[in-house]
Amino acid sequence: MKIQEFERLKQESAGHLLIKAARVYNEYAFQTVKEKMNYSKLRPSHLQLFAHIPFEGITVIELSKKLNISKQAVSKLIQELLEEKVLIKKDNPEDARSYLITFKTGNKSALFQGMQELAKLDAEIELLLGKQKSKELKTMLQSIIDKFD
Amino acid sequence: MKIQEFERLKQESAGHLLIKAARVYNEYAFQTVKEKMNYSKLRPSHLQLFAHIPFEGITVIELSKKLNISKQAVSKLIQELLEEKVLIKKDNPEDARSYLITFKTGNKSALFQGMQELAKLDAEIELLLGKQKSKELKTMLQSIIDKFD
DNA sequence: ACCACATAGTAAACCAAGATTGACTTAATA
DNA sequence: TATTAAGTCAATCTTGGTTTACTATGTGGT
Repeated sequence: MKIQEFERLKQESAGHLLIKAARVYNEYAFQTVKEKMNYSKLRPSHLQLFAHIPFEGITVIELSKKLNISKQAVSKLIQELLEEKVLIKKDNPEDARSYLITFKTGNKSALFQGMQELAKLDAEIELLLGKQKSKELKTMLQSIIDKFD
Repeated sequence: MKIQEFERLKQESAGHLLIKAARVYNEYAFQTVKEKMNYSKLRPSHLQLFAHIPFEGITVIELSKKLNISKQAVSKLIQELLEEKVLIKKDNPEDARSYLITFKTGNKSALFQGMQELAKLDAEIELLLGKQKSKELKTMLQSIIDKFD
């Protein structure tokens, strides 16, 4: 392989573009959500959590397994979001040691505002690429996930 | 918007898939490069640097501008890579205060091994998606970058 | 040619984020 | 009842930075 090929590769490789696109999108989405939630202390690790919280609720331990981080780390993040009233606690009827974490619902809840904004961003991508192409993009991304995960 | 729509969105949104695909690919690529370079202390921040070092060489300051981080942070990373002999110093004929950083060349150099592995991963993506589709993917990623950057 | 000032790089102290580890309390379970 | 599991607390660690202070070289004006 020649030196010039490396130079070209760095700029045009699918991998490089994938990482850059994700970074750029993520920064944009994070800022947008933070503003819409009106929660200036929101951190990327909080956002990471949201993606794994179902509306039925989930325990700290279950979350930590999904995220592949320690229960202690999850516990801390959860408490910050509980204090901000972004999440709420529900009793776990099946186990009094634990509790279920879920979203605060209602149209005016911070999280609802933020999620709606994420939906808008997705709509923007669809508009940008076209409906058909955007569907193809998702299919391709999914097969990349399947391959490298 | 209904609750179920959120659930669907979290799983199928282009944004979510984009971020996940990039994370999964990045983890895989980083591990692969680290092993091929046989440099167990390689960190993501080192890899980040590589993408901005041209074979002609570049100064610390120029690099820091490209990366948008302080020259001190760059200086530290560079020194680690110099110690590992992944990068080399060249005199800067135009300015004796500075020096040019460039890759150690040669087929057996650690970086060459690593870069070659990255090229293979790109070839794998092309094989996975097909030549035409993979080209379309790059085009779409580029337009996402242009939109959100 | 000299001096004042700007610039390249380094060194050290510090910082925030996001984790881990170990010790603990309380509840469940075999 | 002995042990395991859920959650919390506090201490610590790693990564990837920043800030401040310093040395050495370059440069423009007089």
